[in-house]
Amino acid sequence: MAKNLQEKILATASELFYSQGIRATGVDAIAKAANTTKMSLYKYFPSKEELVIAFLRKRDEDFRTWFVAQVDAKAADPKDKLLAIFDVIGEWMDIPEFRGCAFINASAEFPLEGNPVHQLSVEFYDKFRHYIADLAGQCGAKSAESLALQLSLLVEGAIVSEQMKRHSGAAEQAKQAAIMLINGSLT
Amino acid sequence: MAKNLQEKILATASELFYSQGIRATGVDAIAKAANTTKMSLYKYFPSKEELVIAFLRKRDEDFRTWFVAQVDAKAADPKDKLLAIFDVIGEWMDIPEFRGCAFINASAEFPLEGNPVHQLSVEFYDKFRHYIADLAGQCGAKSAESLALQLSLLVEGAIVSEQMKRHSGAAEQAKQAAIMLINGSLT
DNA sequence: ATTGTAGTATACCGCTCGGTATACTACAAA
DNA sequence: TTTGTAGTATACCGAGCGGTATACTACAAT
Repeated sequence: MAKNLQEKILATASELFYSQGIRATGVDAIAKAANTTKMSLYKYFPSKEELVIAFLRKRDEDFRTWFVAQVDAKAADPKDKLLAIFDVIGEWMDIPEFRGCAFINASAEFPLEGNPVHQLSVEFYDKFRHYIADLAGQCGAKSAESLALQLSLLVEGAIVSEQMKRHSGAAEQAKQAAIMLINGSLT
Repeated sequence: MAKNLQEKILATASELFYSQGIRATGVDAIAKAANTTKMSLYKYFPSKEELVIAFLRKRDEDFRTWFVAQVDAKAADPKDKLLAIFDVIGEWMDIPEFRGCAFINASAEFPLEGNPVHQLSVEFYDKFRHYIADLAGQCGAKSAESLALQLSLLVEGAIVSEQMKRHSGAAEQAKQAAIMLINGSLT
């Protein structure tokens, strides 16, 4: 069960961190939920903070990989991909485990700018915005950076809105707004 | 110092809750920062949760009052007010104490839908969206509800974005996007 | 002078937190 | 058969958590 245990601990911790919040999840609870002990946990992760960082790093990797794959599967043209982003977000929100964006939540729980957890959240959204800016550039938007930032605001707003109140149609409205902004930026 | 102490405790707690997070702020720290004792604190607030609720209730009151006053001071016409919203948000973000939206943060710290803290956050944004929808209706938007939701997504997105990375121009980009959406909805 | 009220001081409660020490079992490689 | 490795079990640490008990001071109203 060598490497397996480490991964299981991380997976269990990730689920608890995401669903209940990081501060609300104790180390004992993680060990118990993973059917192991604190001793084993601390063999792989020297501190809770390191475990949190590992959680966010993996989340960054996994989510972005999953996300672009989803977008690619829905559209080939860069402009269509920009719109597909909102469809993917909308589908993501519909799964019952959805509890908002792990990075937005983490940066709310650790608000100090210097905090490494906060920093990882910043990096995630930088990459995300860069991904959108790339697409915007490919379809010849007037100002790709501006459009990308505007679209990312819609995405983040939709996530936060949906987290507070489920099934409020945030993703759809975000997409409608995105259509206007994209068309306006391509004329 | 009768009623004064209660208010001072609430004010101190509010500042700590907002700047550090709710879970990260202990009752002892609040009492010490307010130059009083836990005994006095618990005379006015039967539990920490009640103190948190009092904090959010007052914040709801104060913020919305302050916000519409700011908007009213900047514009008279409903359409101009819709745009002024983003100027006010932008100025709010520039104050050094800005740490995002207390309600978004609270709902991230208490993600369970049934939680009273989470519920207060939902109510706040319902009122906020309703305020925008009113303005949108006054200036004859095609679909006031849709426009209001879209604009609120931009606002929330800008707040979250600015909270993660300061001075990224989120409010300005949100305003540019809002102009397009509003004009599109008024034609 | 008495009594009630507002607030303080301090010590304490049980519990949980993040983290560690020690001694154990199971097993595989040499 | 030894030795190293992976993991378990359990008890413990100091500190902080939310919350309470008791006894105190200051002061104003009657």
